[in-house]
Amino acid sequence: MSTETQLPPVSRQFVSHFGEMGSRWGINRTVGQIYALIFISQRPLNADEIAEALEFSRSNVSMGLKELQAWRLVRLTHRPGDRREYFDSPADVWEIFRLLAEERRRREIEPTLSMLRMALLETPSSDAERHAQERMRQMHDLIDRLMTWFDDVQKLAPETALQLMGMGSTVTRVLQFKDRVAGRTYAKTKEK
Amino acid sequence: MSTETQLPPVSRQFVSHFGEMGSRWGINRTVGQIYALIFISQRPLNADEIAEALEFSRSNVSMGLKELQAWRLVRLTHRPGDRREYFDSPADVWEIFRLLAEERRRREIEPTLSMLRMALLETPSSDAERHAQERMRQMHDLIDRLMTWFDDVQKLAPETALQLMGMGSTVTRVLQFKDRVAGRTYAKTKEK
DNA sequence: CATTACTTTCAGGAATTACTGAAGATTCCG
DNA sequence: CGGAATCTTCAGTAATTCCTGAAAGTAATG
Repeated sequence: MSTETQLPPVSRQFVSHFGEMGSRWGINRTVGQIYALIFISQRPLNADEIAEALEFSRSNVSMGLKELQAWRLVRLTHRPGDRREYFDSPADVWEIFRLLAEERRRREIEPTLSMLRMALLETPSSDAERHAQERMRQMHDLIDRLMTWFDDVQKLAPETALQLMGMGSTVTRVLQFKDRVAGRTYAKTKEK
Repeated sequence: MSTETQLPPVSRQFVSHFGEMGSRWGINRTVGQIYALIFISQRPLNADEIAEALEFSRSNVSMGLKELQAWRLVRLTHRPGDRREYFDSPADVWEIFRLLAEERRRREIEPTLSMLRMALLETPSSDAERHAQERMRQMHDLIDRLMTWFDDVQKLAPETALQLMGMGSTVTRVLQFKDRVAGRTYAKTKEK
């Protein structure tokens, strides 16, 4: 108690920004703030420290940590001779990004893809239905491609991936050149 | 009235799936469903048709459409001799993806980046603060790189971009090879 | 310029989601 | 075993978000 505002203003702002952002994603404000706090902390934190720093109830923090663990964004550690549970965040930001992407994929992308695949198996019984299926197929194919690509990148060592990103512009330029030379054979490309 | 369930089961499922998904993103259930309906529709729809198909109040549809327009996911059109407003979705799914990404970027990424930049300008007054800033810098740099890369890809013609994706595995293999040859010169790479 | 055919706004109620304190587990320790 | 330290669950309430019907706004038409 009486440890007051030990959070410096810059950190405070970071934390509350992530609270706001959290709510735009599926995550709620509290969870966002807890994560942000752990992310910038120098050392693992326990639930009481978090509850005090953010002025949430202990039980709220407990629930938040449970959710963050489900997202695998936070790791549970222990200190010798201390029974309490401490939490920290992976050090490598690229790793964090990967985890986040992977988890979103598992929870959102995969279910969507399988719903689409189901829908595509049905035999259309009207023109409207046929068209709807065609749209779903387009969506399915795009998502599927993005995912395959992302899988590839995800497997890379962090620096390699960032390097690939860095190449973006280079590779891009080459392809644009090719395009220009090829005289832009646009046309619907209604891929088979 | 009395046009009942004109929505075939497959479409119905698609629509309600997007309702669920919508809520995991910032968007709400109704808006998600309205979008899904427009996306699979063969022709532009007007607000009454949407309200009837989804059984929402007319005013709810109006608000939903306003939001979708703000996201630029839906386009307003008119039919000759009909005063009502009709809405449809861009035909090209890659284009839709781009719009979505661009909008999220404007609303979420940019504010985050500028918050981080602000925070990084402050002079740290403690060790904890110094560490927090270092973490923020890492986050800033990652986001910034991802965005620069995405900008590049975004500028490409749809087929070119998908082609680049397709290359993912190829480019990847080359880089992995290079890595192996170079004997993995890891080391922090504390970029300047 | 009054009417009709639309669209939008908005106050308030309905539904959902978030948060809390108290009670219940669990684990360790003497 | 009894109690202290810690974590989790959960029922109820607080806060937020969503949705509606009624009213108001807008614009074309006769």
